[in-house]
Amino acid sequence: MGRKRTKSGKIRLAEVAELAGVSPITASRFFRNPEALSVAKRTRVESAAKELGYVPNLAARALASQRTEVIGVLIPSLTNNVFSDVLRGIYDASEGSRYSIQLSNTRYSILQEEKLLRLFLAQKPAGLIVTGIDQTAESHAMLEAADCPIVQIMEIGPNPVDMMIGFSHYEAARAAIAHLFAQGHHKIGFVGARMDPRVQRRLDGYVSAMKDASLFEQRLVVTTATPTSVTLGGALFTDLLAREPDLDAVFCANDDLALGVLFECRRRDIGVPEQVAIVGFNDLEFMASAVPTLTSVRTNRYEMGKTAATMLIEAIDGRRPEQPVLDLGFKVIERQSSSARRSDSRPAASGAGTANKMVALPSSHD
Amino acid sequence: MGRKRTKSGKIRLAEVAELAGVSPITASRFFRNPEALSVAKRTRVESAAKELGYVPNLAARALASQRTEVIGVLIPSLTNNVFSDVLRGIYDASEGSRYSIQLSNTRYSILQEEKLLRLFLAQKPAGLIVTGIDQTAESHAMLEAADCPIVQIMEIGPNPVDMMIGFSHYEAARAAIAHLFAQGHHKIGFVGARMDPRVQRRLDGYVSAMKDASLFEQRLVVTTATPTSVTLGGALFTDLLAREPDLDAVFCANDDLALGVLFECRRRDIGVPEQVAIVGFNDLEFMASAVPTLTSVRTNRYEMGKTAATMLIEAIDGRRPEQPVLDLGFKVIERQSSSARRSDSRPAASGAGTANKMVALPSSHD
DNA sequence: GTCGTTGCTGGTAGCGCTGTCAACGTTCCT
DNA sequence: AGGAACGTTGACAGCGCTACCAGCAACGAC
Repeated sequence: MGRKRTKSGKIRLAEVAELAGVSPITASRFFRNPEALSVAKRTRVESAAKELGYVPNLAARALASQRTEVIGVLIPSLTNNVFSDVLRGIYDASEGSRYSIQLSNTRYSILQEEKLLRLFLAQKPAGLIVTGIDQTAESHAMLEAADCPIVQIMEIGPNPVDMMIGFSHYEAARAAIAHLFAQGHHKIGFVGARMDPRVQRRLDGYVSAMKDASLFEQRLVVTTATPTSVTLGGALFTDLLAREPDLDAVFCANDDLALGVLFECRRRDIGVPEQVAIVGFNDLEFMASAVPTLTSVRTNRYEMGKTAATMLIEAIDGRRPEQPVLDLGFKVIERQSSSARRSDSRPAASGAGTANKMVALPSSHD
Repeated sequence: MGRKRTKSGKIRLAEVAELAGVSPITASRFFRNPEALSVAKRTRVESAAKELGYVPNLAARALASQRTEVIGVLIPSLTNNVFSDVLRGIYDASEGSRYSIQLSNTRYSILQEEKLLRLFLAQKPAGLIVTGIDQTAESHAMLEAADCPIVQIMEIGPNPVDMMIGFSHYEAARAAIAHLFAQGHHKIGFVGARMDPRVQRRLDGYVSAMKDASLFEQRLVVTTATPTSVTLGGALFTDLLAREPDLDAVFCANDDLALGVLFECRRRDIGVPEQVAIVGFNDLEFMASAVPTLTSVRTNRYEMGKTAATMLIEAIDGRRPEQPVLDLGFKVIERQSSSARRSDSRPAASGAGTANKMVALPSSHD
């Protein structure tokens, strides 16, 4: 008996092959490895496909070939603009390739990540991009066992599963603190939110730099598990100020917090950088246009995503990079918010040098 | 002859069925419509599947059933945080359902959108979410002909292809201007970037409100096709001020621009709201914590994404909403940046009422 | 002239699942 | 009691494509 189901007039590979006067398998080869065909058949298949408007059925291809053309991407957050930059890079790199992106959100949970990983792996992805290096042991084992290329992004560390691209958050934080030291700051607070592994490593960098200078004090550190926001930056800074009114400078684990700190300073009439210097992290666009402009640690997020996807696709196609671990580095962008202190003594709120300031204060003196 | 290919010990539906002592088709039904099975077989299949760790092969399912479980999403930008909120809603709603999200970026090009649409439709998606109502005629025809539910998001308008969820950008802009009128502002500028259809409709709303009050002047409008940014907000405001130094207030087509305008005012020592009021659009998180806090038009972006995906999934499963077009509305959130003018005359930089201000000014008098 | 070797092509047989339809047992109605 | 109606189950035949292997012609080496 013939076909039973309605076929909605869909063009199949068989139709293309028939029009081109070749066997279906030859037509199939045209789409996967054109060089294997003689020039004559190649052009015949090509024009037949175009004439019929043939579009391959990906499901059938995946079923027959036992592999998909999907790149799985696991990121912890869609809200955080840091990840939207990375994602943009990934999508840009995948465009034009035959691979499509399958995105999932771990919500900063490595258990959720493990679950999603299992799900992804079951569909035999062509490649995988995962965030960070803090997978569960189970996840790590699955990644090691996976028979597809894998890129870990956002940071670098020991024991890459396969490829790795990022930078050292620890060193970036140390560089930020070194910059503040160079500008004459000593009592430097740390403000951090969410405290995911990368923020934690920034904190570690801060702590080590402060300890190296024998300036570390636990009360200079204010953190919370709450997701980051500008408002939260103000709140954490308020906490920090209550613990340590003599604060010199604040290193913020990200730029949203830094902006919040800046606004809070403005609200309290605290001069930036005269009384408190501010340094952020990531160098989002607004940092350069704030008043005063805000110092930050620039990270190459778009490039990271783009390079990760490019490396991955190359590796899928059999061209593994000679350098499987890539350090994209960072750069401290020095701006007004952390420029050198005017004097070497502490210009407290009641200090000299800011006569206007004195006059402006009365609103809070009752 | 037997199977030739290596099977890598994969668990198939047949294995589950065998262990459960039922036919493969019964096992298949368990995963798609458990209610159709007797309780006894249901539990047998369920435990067999769990015991073997069965994971369905989506490619085979798609091939056999002639449809996929993919929801296609077309958005114009990944950078814009407005869309990341919408996306978060979409992903949240899809989580737990059996549908997965396939995202593509049109880069604000309706030609690119048409191309992607063709690509998506060829894979027979379970449903589609597209941005806006300004598709090409060709795209519109394809959407009309598509045999899957479709949701248009971000705005509402006439002739929905299928379902639609959003709000009126035109009315939202009118409401913002009405608010500024109520606060005593008259010379209200408009600052807009990118000028995609939605921003254009905000501009239309502004123009109509201004014309209604006989206050419209072409030179009050400054726009650019450049993508939006905080820095750009400052630059556009600078242009606006050059054209119209007597400016009362600025309505910004989005919050990034508004923040840029605020910083520019600070840079120029222009009092906000004493000299210039600022109103933004979208009510991003930072608006509430800026100094002064910034008035904005709140839009329900996360909810929009979540509701769109939920409606779509319901429709795919055959439960079409009674209301195919949903207006999520907006709300003008009044904050300090647009609070009522002190007097009815123009309090210029040299005006009264801000003694501190006078004193604080000398830093720029040399 | 025979035998590999290479380059291109085609036949066969599935990939793992589900649509269709038939068959069965049970219940409820007349 | 007979039969319709319903709920549940299974056999069969593909979905559209590709892996595998065989076949064939053309060519050079011995």
